[in-house]
Amino acid sequence: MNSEEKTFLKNYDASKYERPSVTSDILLFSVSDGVQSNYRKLKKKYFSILLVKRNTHPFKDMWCLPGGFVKNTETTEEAARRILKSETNLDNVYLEQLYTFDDINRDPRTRVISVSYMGLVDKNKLDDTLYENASWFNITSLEDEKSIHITLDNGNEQLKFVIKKTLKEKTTDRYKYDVVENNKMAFDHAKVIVCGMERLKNKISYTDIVFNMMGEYFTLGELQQVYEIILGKKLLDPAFRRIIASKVEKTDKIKIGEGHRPSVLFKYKKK
Amino acid sequence: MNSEEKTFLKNYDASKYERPSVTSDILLFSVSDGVQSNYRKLKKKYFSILLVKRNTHPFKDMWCLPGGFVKNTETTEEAARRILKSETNLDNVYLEQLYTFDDINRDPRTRVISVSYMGLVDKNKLDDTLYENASWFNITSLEDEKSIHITLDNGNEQLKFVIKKTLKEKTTDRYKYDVVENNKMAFDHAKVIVCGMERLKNKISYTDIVFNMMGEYFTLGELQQVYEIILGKKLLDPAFRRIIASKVEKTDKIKIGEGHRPSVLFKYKKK
DNA sequence: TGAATAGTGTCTGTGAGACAATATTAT
DNA sequence: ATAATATTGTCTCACAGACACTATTCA
Repeated sequence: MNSEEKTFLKNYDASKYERPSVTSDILLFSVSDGVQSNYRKLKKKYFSILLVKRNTHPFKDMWCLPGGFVKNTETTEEAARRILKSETNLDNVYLEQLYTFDDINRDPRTRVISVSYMGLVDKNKLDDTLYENASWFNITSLEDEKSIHITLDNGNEQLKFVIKKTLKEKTTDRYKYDVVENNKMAFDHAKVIVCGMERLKNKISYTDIVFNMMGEYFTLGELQQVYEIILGKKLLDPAFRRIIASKVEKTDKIKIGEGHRPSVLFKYKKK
Repeated sequence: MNSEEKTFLKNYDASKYERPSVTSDILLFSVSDGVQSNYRKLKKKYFSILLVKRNTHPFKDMWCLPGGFVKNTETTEEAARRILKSETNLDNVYLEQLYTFDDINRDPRTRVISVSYMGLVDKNKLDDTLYENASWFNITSLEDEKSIHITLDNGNEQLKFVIKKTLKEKTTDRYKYDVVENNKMAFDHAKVIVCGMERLKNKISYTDIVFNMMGEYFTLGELQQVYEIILGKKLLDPAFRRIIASKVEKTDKIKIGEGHRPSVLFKYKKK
């Protein structure tokens, strides 16, 4: 018996056939319109996510991300798309793998590893075919030194949680997230939400993924609003227009009737 | 029976108890010294990865990344560290989750989902306790329009593969990798290697992870060499020094005996 | 006319790319 | 002296931040 074989037996034999359950969870982002406080002003925009109310144990009556078990005949992304279709009737959504969450006790029933996906949609393209237990929540996020305070609101119910953020190693940009306060988010989904928000915040500036959240035609003001709610800060108009210029294409359409100067509608321009 | 429950039953019931196997695979990067072709010149550096020769089926006699099954009592990262320890005797390695690979037929035995980790080490800190079936391979990478040609060499054996790279969606930076040619890499590990190389290439410029591959003391020339082999291109000295300046700290040590002007040794400076 | 957004012009400072110049060592 | 790397200086260009200014609409 060689040393390799010895190590193999020593380390793997006892548990070789243990198999965790694997789920695919989807963090679906969109932008919602708020009310128009004044006929001259633009409608306020909100950053929002889709949650599902649990009606079975565990975490009964709490909210969670749409998700479900992965079949052996599908990839985790295929599972995500199947689940999304079944809960929101949405097809052809932009999806990217976010992170694999695997805390040993994240699900009280059994060992469950969750491969999470981040999705972006234009909520307005969605026909109103959400099932009754699914709902869009507007996000309010406040970040200080070490923690992130999130409030989610669907007009009916408010969910709040606080996540503590710690750098995993001094050399990297990876964070460890710990849930400090949480009333109504099931599983470790509060962490998934924060992780996805950070991913989106980063990627919005070096990819074109934001256009997956836009309709076909949009004004640069609307596009800027979306950047601003995702980044959580105001941007300067000329700088924004310079940066975005190469990614959009002017159309001959114009948005009028807004109580102020009309705005040219733009389209996404693939490079 | 409400629509939610109906959907639940329709979609999940049949396969609810299917459980895939889950493995954790580690892509361990380091830098190796080559020969000194001339007493004045610096030693050439190579970018290298650790592979293990398979001595059982499937893929017997091919090479793969160190990896193994995840136990239900450990996270995938804990599994990665346990496996690394058992195969290389390495502790306290920098590790970050890379991606979860889940093609349905990536393992001919059964459905296996692999959560891959990328690790960075200074090969010289490693005592020579690699098991006989593990070996460091130097990487040569050539990239053109649409494909990446990789050659791996451990001084004894050469592995070659070609990966075709296609953008997954027009709005993003995510690629789909297809193995076009491959003689000796087991499973889908050729894809994992390419995926990790791209991740490292990106992150080297906006994090400090490269210092996990360096010894405690190094010259700026050596550090620049490491950047150059990872990025696959020459950098200009003054620009490199400007960028790196805030991350390193001058020491009073000096490297002499090189056939040219001696060089100050630097240390990593945490911010 | 006034309040609001749309859209443009321009100044300034920062920082990367490029190249030049100087310093120091072993043979 | 020479070949090699080490280290610094500086010019220029691109571009982001900042602010000012003009344009246009509806009540």
